[in-house]
Amino acid sequence: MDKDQMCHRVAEVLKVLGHPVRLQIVQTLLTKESCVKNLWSCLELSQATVSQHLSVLKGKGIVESAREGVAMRYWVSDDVSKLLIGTLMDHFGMDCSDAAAASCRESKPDAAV
Amino acid sequence: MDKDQMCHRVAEVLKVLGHPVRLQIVQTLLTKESCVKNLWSCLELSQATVSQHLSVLKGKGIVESAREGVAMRYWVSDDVSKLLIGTLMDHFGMDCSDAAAASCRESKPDAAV
DNA sequence: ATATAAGATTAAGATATATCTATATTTCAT
DNA sequence: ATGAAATATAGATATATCTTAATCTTATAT
Repeated sequence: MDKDQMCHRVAEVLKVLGHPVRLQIVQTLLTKESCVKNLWSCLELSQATVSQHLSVLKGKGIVESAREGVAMRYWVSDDVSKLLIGTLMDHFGMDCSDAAAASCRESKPDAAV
Repeated sequence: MDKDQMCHRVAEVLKVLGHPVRLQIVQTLLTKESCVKNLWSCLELSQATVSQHLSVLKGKGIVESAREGVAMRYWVSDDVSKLLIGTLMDHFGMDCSDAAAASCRESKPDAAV
């Protein structure tokens, strides 16, 4: 991968993370792998919206997914994203997701997840 | 600044940096403060394009500028951007700008290559 | 085996943003 | 005044985003 490709890839990742909903989704997933239902109910968004954003994230290789019964489990698979968000969390104590994560963390694992 | 605002601000910065041209501009400016002419001639872009991207960056508080005789000097003023790009450069040795910077680094401000 | 429900994805359409090209307009030094 | 540098504006095109509705997948109850 040459410099120009690298630059475009980095810009791509930054752009994808540069949306409040996707940022929250990725941050939440970094804290804890999660199914779609958990995400949209925790973040108070529509199912379609979350699914579409997940589709964008998956299309860019930021997240991966696997079926878990009726649900779909998602996790962050991209190292650049982990690095960037980790850096932000370290430096600012930023956590866009923790309120949501807290309210969902104890939701039934077998129903969801 | 509450959590939601923080999340939106971080997303905003990520989004603004999430464009190849702006990423190159900011990275170049981190290496060396520069005038507009230097930027567009080094990065091989049109003057209007660079000016518009600088305008976006300035509007979001990523860069600041000051007149330097006939030229306008720009520099990076946002700590989040410095942190993010610094992190990327540290971790990947990424430097989208160095070829351009090398060819411009010694150019006289008034000659501006 | 079929029907139903829950979770997830996809598609379509409306609205809003971004981006680039080309063309003014402004600012400053001489 | 003139020229060089910088900024601003306008129109065209392309992307993004959200809402609504339809579709698909799997598990479960009958």
